[in-house]
Amino acid sequence: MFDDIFPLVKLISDCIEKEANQHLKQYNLTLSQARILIYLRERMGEKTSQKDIEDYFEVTHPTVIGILKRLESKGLITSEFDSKDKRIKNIYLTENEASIYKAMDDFRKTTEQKLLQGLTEVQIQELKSLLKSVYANIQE
Amino acid sequence: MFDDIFPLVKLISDCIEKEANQHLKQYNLTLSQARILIYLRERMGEKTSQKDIEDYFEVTHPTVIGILKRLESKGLITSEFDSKDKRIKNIYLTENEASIYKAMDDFRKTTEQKLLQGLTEVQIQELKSLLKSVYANIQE
DNA sequence: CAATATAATGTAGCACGCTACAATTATATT
DNA sequence: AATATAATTGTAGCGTGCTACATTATATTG
Repeated sequence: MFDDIFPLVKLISDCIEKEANQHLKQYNLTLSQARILIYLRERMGEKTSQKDIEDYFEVTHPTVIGILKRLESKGLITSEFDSKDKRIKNIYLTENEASIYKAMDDFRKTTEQKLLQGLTEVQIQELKSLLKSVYANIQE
Repeated sequence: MFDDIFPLVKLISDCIEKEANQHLKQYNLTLSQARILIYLRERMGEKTSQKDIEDYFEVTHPTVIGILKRLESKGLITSEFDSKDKRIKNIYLTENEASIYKAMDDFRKTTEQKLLQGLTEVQIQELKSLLKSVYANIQE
């Protein structure tokens, strides 16, 4: 299906996710959970609502609710409805041990390096640019 | 996570899958189901086992079992253990209305065109080649 | 030939993505 | 002010992917 692009892209996506999940198991996290934690940490100071997370990762709200529920049950985040607009639910990080983020960031860098092994800087930029074009095309 | 490559690749993969599933709903099929039907059709004449399907799509056996179970419950495939090696389960297409495959192929081509809109033939080949390199790198 | 290893399939249970429908609060419209 | 619309979150249910453990049939080895 989808000639060459889709199967390849899906293989790559699934494969990275699988490896990442195996690695993150030691932290009792999944890749989707870790990505949200990192996003929240990067936005420390700013308020972050569920809707912000949906928009950033471009996933539907039931997907986000599910992931946040698991993070909350592990005690890694808390949530509270906004005092000014009670529709909005803001999400807050609780634990903030830098060591975890450092370890995840190291893994991210290692994986990125592995993925791009053997490619020149020009090729890497070309790949990113072409992927962005493809993504823009999907969005209409 | 994963700098730029992974999030982009995941967005593209999920987005294509979502569009395809919306389109395939009229046939009461999902993309994963349709891909297996097309694979079986392309292999008509040859015997195809569950293991062949796992290897081709590079997914685990429980994943394949689940999809085949749904296809079988819709009456689109049948299965039978091999007479020579009773560990092996062979999968057979039942219905074979060419119109369905034609419609799916048309959709595939339309989508591929849309994805690659605005790219030159050289860029398309470059993209495929770079994706293959990335995929090879993951495989170690 | 018996014991052990390997190969293929099955089952249970979970995370993550989706759609479809519902509920609550805020904003617009009349 | 009353009503309609929009925005945000919630719930139910499903498909696809995974891991971990189990089962059965074939291959291998002592």
